[in-house]
Amino acid sequence: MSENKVVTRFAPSPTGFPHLGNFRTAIFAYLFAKKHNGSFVFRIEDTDKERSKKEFEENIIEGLDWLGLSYDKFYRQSENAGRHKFYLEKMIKEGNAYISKEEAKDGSGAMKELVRFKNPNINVTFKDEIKGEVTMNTEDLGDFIIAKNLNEPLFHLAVVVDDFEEGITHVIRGEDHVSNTSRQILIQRAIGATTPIYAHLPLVLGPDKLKLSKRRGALAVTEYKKLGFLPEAVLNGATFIGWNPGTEKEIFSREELIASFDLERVQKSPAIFNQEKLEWFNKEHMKLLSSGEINKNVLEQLPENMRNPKLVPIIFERISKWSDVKSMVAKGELDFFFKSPVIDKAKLIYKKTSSEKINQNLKLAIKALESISENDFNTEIIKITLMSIADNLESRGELLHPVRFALSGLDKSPDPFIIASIIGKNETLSRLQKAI
RNA sequence: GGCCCUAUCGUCUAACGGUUAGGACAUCGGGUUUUCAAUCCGGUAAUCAGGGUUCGAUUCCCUGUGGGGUCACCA
Repeated sequence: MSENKVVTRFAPSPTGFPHLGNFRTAIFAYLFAKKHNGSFVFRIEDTDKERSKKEFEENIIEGLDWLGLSYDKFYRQSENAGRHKFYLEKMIKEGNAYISKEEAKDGSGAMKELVRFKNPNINVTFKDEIKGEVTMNTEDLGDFIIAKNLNEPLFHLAVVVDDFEEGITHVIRGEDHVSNTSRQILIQRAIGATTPIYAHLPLVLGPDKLKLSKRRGALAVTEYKKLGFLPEAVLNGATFIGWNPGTEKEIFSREELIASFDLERVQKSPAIFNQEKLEWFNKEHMKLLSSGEINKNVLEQLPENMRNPKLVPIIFERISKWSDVKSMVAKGELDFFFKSPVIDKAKLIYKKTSSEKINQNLKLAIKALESISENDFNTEIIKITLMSIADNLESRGELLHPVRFALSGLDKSPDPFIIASIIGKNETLSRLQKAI
């Protein structure tokens, strides 16, 4: 039982802020491990001392935490220098690798010792869970370099040794690694390691159809956190890039994702990332939240003096992520709830209705509204009251439009009933009066 | 350019030889109490091309073309 246990890993190098494409790889590896009751290993590949930075490592961890991709084991590759050296020496001793004295590539002209792999120049075939059987000739690889010296292993060696020592059963990684696989299998054979099952995921492309990259505007995953996306929505949305459950259901919880995920339904060709669809996923997940959570989140985004719970439903149906609340505030779309708007007289007119008629309707509205008691001044009653007048008019807009505009001063706004109920009877009457 | 992978609406995709080629996002139109939003209903929109195999190809094979990846003392 335990010997069949699935072990997957996510092995990023801390040389940048990973984007959604990078994290989707982690998500698939995580989902697959959880689905099979296996374990998920998180390994920081920091053998490149120059480019590895602590801040990047922290960012990766933050992203993993945020998405809830809990790992069973964490370590840094640099901490395994001992085992890397062990296998390096073993390979040299057995003739599978050798130390080569060559001129340093940095242009200094100095001579330097490197460790090169003794390439047997053969065809390597491996079965990929997604791509099927892949065969590559290793001849043109030459005797590739596997370490700068005995204490500084390079990628191919370090990956093979660590995957082997950690008992990784499934290497789930980006398609950009397929061409590395033949080298790594060669090393595996040389050190006597088993070859894991490979699953090379098609890449996530940007709108420019090129591999997603920060340079071309891809957001770091932690930016989605800052923008107020829901982690479960991003998890859901990212999983649907290049994978589908084969049914028409699209909104999945983490548990449902784990239960449904499989490698067989992973797409073979690259997918272009669609931000709009991700926002849709987010909105759908937001709708699943309790009203308490919605209240809390919306209110949090509002400046303290604007934190009126009555505003929440109005705001909520207009946003697809929490930070949209701040945009609404910044654009002044909520200002009329707090201060009397400046009215553009001409815009009070509804279609071709005369200004006299508008004036008269406004007066009618005031009169009707005045009759509602302070206590009954709620959306429902205001609506019934106003509608009973509007229904007797040639068109309802003759009344509803000027009232709404008088209250908001905006071309686009929520309906007049709800605005009136929120700003209260006095303020409503005063704004209508002012408009007249 | 060599090598590897790949090809269904604008985008993400369903179909595992027989469907009016389905869904979602986006878009367009309409309803829903005036505008916006939300919601409901409806529309436009795809099998890269050419050869095979087959009674029948989106589906299998070949070629072409397109797209992606990769060719470091990075990972």
